[in-house]
Order: sequence, then C-alpha cells, then structure tokens
Amino acid sequence: MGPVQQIADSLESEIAGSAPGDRLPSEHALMRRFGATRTRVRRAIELLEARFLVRRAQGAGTFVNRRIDYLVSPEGAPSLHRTVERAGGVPRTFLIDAVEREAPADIAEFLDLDAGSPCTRLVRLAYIDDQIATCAEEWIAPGVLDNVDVSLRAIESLAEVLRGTRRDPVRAWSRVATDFAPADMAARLETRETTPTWCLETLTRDGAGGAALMFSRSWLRQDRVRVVIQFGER
Amino acid sequence: MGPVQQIADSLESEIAGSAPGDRLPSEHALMRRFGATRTRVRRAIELLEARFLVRRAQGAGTFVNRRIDYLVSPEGAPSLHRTVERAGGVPRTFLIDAVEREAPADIAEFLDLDAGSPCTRLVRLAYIDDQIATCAEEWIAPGVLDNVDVSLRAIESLAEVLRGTRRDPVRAWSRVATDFAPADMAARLETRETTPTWCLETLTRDGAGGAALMFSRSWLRQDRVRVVIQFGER
DNA sequence: GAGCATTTGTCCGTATGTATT
DNA sequence: CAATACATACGGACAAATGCT
Repeated sequence: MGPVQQIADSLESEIAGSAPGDRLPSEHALMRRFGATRTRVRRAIELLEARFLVRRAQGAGTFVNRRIDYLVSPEGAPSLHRTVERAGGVPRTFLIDAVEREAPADIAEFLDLDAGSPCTRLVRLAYIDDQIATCAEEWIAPGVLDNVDVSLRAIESLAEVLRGTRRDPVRAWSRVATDFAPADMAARLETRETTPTWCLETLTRDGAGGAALMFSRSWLRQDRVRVVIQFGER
Repeated sequence: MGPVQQIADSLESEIAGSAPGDRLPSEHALMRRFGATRTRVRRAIELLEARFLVRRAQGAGTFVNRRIDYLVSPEGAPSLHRTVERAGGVPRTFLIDAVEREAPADIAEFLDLDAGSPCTRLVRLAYIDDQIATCAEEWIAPGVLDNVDVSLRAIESLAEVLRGTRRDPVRAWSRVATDFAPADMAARLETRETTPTWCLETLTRDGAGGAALMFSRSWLRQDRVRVVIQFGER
C-alpha cells in the first residue's frame, strides 16, 4: 500500500467519526502530522473527494461532505426537500427566475403545445446545508398556474401547488441519465463542465392520460445527491 | 480562455473527425505542436478523458474512446450485445466463473430461497472493441438451468437460454444507481475504486408473478456505457 | 525470451495565483 | 490589509506498461 493510500485510509477513519460539515486539518497541518509532502497529502484528499467523502473550498478548507440518497420510481419521487430533512440535512429552495417564454421545440412537443405558444418557465435552485445541490428548469403549460412567481418563492414542491388548483398531478414519463451539464447550468451548479451530473426529466400530466401540465428538467450534482432508480415489485 | 482549454478545444475538434480507436499524437508530439509544457498538454487530455472522449493506456498511447448508450426501462432492456453492434462496435462476452454456491442473504431473499440452499452463480465479462466494459454476477435459482457452464460460454443473453427451457423470463424488479464498485469488481473492470460505476440489479421471474428465476447484478463502466433509464408514456 | 525505445503514470520541490477569513 | 488555505503551474526525474526487434 502506497504512502498516499495510507494517509487516505487514516483520514477516512477519522471522517467516519465526524459529522457532515466538520472541517479537516489544513494541508500544512497534515504534512506535519504525516511527515509527507504536500503532493502526497493532496493526492490522499483527492481520493476522498473522488468518493464524495469530502468537499474542498479554496481559502476555507476541506470539509466532511453530506450526500443524499434520492429514490426515483415510476410511482413518483418524494420531494428532495423532505428527503434531505429526513437525512438530517438542512434543505433550502430558491426561485431565481420566472418568465413567460416560448418553450424549446422538444419540450413544446412534450406539452402538446402549438409552436409559438408561450408557457411559464421557472428556474429553481436547491441547497443542502447551504451547498448548491440541484437546479431545476420547469416549463408549465399555459393556463395552469397564475402568479406563480409570488406563490412559489417559499414553496418547495410544485406538485403541492398544482394540487391546490384542484389538479391531480401524476408522473407520466421520466428519463434519468448522467450527462455533462451545459455551460449555463454548470455555472449555476458551481461545477465544472467535465463532471458528470444527474439529469432527471419528467412530464407531469393531470390524472392518468390527462392534459400535460408541466415538463421539468432537473440537474443534480453527483457529489451532493445519489440518485437511485427503482421499479417493479419484488 | 486558458491555454489548457485552447489545447483541449483543438484536440476535441480533431477527435470529432476521427473514429473510435484512433490514436492521438503522443504527449511529446503535442508539446512540440502547441509549444506547451507537458503539464498543460496532460491537463488538456485529462479534460477530454473526464468527458469520456479519449482513453489512455500506459505505454501504448491515447485513443479516441467509444461510449455506448444503453437504454433501461421497466419493459426490459435490449441485450448490451445487440446495442453495441448497432452502434458499430464489436461486442464480446466471456463466462469467467460458474459455481454452485449459497447466495448471500439479501439475494437469497430475492429468490425466495431457504437459507443454505445452493444456487448457480455465473460471472460474465463483456467487452466493447476489446475494452472491458461490464461485469455481471448472476445467481440462478436451483433447478432452473443445467450444464450452464457448457451452454453459456458462447451465449450473450441469459434470457434467450431461459426461453429455450420453455420459460417466460420477465423483469420483475430493477434498481439502478451509480456506486463505487467493491475491490474485486473494480479489479475485474480494471478501474479504480474511486470512479463511480453503474450498478444495475434485476430480478427475473417466470411470467408475471411467477417463480423467481434469477437475480443479476451488473457493474458497468461509466466511460464505456451511458445508462439511460426511462419509464412511462409520453 | 531478452532487450530496447516509446508512451503514459506518478512523484518531487518550489513558486505563484486566488479565494476566504 | 494580512494571514490562511486551497489551486495551478513548472521542470525534471523515475516508474511502469506496451510493442517491436
């Protein structure tokens, strides 16, 4: 076992006994403790970072990372908000944009829209322990919601809002994959364009086979959320 | 735009015009061409590697990578073999182990087995263009197959074999996630334990709600296969 | 099989850059 | 502004794997 791996193993057992958000000793402190060069110490921390065990922030330090398991199934997914809470984390959601605009062609097709008809597009960010975790773009068919910009600022689940308008939102279609987020998304997620990111797309209809209500495309950082897809009966 | 990004962009457009398996110029040749240090050239190639565009082999060189899109849905997945062929790649499958042994507790539960009853465990490797891509462990319930070790050496799909025994294999339950492969799996996949890897688990039953036939757990390298999970109707 | 050149992988020590506190 | 902490870069050296002779 190489010296880098030894340092990594030692740090890993140390992490196991600490809570998400805790700060690790600085790289210089670790150099002294292990009598190693900075290169080795950094390599060791990079191993932990690759496994999403720690998070590093320039100027601030290295911290124990929190990663959430998020279960997706055809029956629907619990809100990320609640999932985070249950894991002991602090979820926060922000609406950062709400505009009327024409949807891109592929999305308009999902929503059964005529070309040129404008729909409401929301952009929302979700944080876990004040760390950016996901960004969702949501296209809402015309006439489905009013004053969303007002009513949504503090609401974490669009499904709940839709239910409030006497609709019965059901997940009609979903696709999950990992991909490289486009530049604007990567910027919002404060991540590099070279890191694979979850992309979860969902078409919501009103009741089974009813009118298309909404198409959403969520990007989720792999280091903050672990998406698990499950279907069928045991 | 930094010098590293410029080199990466230049190489990327070069890659776009070449075929999977093609070799890139060596790092030294690129140093001369771009008048850059090895650090910068390597960083640039690492950017391409992170996006799965190239593959590097010590002592051999850097090559244009082939990555397969693999669609998984509740209705079932086409065989990886056929998916690779359709993309223009060369698929190959090897049975590397076939033993009678007791299944681990969690898997025995899936197969409705009593503790201690032995089942057949197969381990199979799949290659794309002679590059290791996936490793599957398959536990087959007692009495379902005979002489599998003989009959399976050249067969790429277990479902076809099961159909040959007058069964009706259906995908009853599945779970997909990315995870870090255990050490033995990482070794078989010739990958590091720090790279997230697809894990696809499936329970196969005989007809709808029938007897449990098989539980399989496949690990798929993210750089060779892009798993896309899709369910529902548009 | 042995030997050799090529190619990528890893590491070192040092210096400088940049974000945070 | 100063101190601290992580990020990036350089040039060089050696290791390890590959492929050819």
